[in-house]
Amino acid sequence: MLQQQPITGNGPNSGRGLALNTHPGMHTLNSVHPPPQHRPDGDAGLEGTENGHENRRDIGDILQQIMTITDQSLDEAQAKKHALNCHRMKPALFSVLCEIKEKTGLSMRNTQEEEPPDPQLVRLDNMLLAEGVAGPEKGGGAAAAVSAATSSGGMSPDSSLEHSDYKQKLSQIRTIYHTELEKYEQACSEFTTHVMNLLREQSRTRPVSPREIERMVAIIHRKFSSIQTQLKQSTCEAVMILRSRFLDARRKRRNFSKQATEVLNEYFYSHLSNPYPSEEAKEELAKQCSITISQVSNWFGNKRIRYKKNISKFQEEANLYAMKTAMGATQREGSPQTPNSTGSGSFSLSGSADLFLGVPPVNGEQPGYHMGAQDSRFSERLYSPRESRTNGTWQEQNTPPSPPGSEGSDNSD
DNA sequence: CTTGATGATTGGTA
DNA sequence: TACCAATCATCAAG
Repeated sequence: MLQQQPITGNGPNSGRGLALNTHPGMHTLNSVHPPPQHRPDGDAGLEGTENGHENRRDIGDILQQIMTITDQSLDEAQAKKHALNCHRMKPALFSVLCEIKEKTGLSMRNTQEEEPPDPQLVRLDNMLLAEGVAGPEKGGGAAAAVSAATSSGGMSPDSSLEHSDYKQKLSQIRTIYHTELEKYEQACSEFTTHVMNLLREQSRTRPVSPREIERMVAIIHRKFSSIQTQLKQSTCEAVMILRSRFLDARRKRRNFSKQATEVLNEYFYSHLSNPYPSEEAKEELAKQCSITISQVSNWFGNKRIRYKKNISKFQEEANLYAMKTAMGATQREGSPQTPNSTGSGSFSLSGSADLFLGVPPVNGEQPGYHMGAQDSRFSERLYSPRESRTNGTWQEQNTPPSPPGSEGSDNSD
């Protein structure tokens, strides 16, 4: 039998609603600023050039031009810039600068390359998938989660309301999760494109290697994925809270309907010598009572133990149901006989075998096969295969006292 | 509020 | 694994 799913984190009374609009980090999205950019103006990107060795006149000239570029007018500068770009030494110089850059500052960050995927993130992903939040299908996932949640104990019929409520809330969480995720992804790609464009543009005026761009993109992605982790975390939290509430609600006991109790009692008392419904019988009963099979099992478990504990207390009930069943039996048989017509104190339910207060057949005959007078809904095939085992224990300990008014039963207590 | 009824849960057993 | 026995938690009548 399945138990409740483990509820992690908040207890049922945590008092936290489904604060889905307040994911930590969601607001930070808009406040993510691009990392400090190199100034795009003329004198940017010249680091590492001051120590230019003047063993070559060309290089010296170029550097000189670069250094003085800001002193010039815009037109002049543009012209010079163009000239520089066209200079035959430009590509070589540029690549040298890139190399220097690569070997100095940036190489330090080089050490922290590709980390393995964050185990926490993996766990969150798995959980969201399992809960049907991150799954591909909108309805399917949620339904699966609900069925997983409900399979533990089954639900009373009136809990279908809670069920749909749960489904609705879960899909709400799902929707929010997906819109937020989309937002993040969009923002991430937008931001990445923006930065890449900037860097590409700057690469015309300063040494920006493709590797550097790559690294920058990786950094941005890391930042965004940490925000995403927060989103996933809070989504998980919301699902957990929802779940615990749902299960809590299920835990609240509701009495079965009168009709359901009647059906169960009918079966119980008409099989009193062996009140162990088979799987099939349980299924049938569950269907009739609109409860789950495990609820049927619970009911019979409780009933057996309580009956056994205090048989006399159930005497009246037993009589009642014996009468009822007998009535049904006689009517089905087409007999005009009424149950009372058998006379006071004499419920001679000849056709109803163990139906009557569990008095086992004295001749050791299998009581379960006296089906003639029983409700046709419980046909012979529904008898429990465990009969042989349970018969002994149940019969020996539970031969009930004779009903009031019933003469000389074979058991007295 | 008290109390008995009752559905569910849990730990143990065969 | 089904069942028992004890117990818990809630319902509902008084």
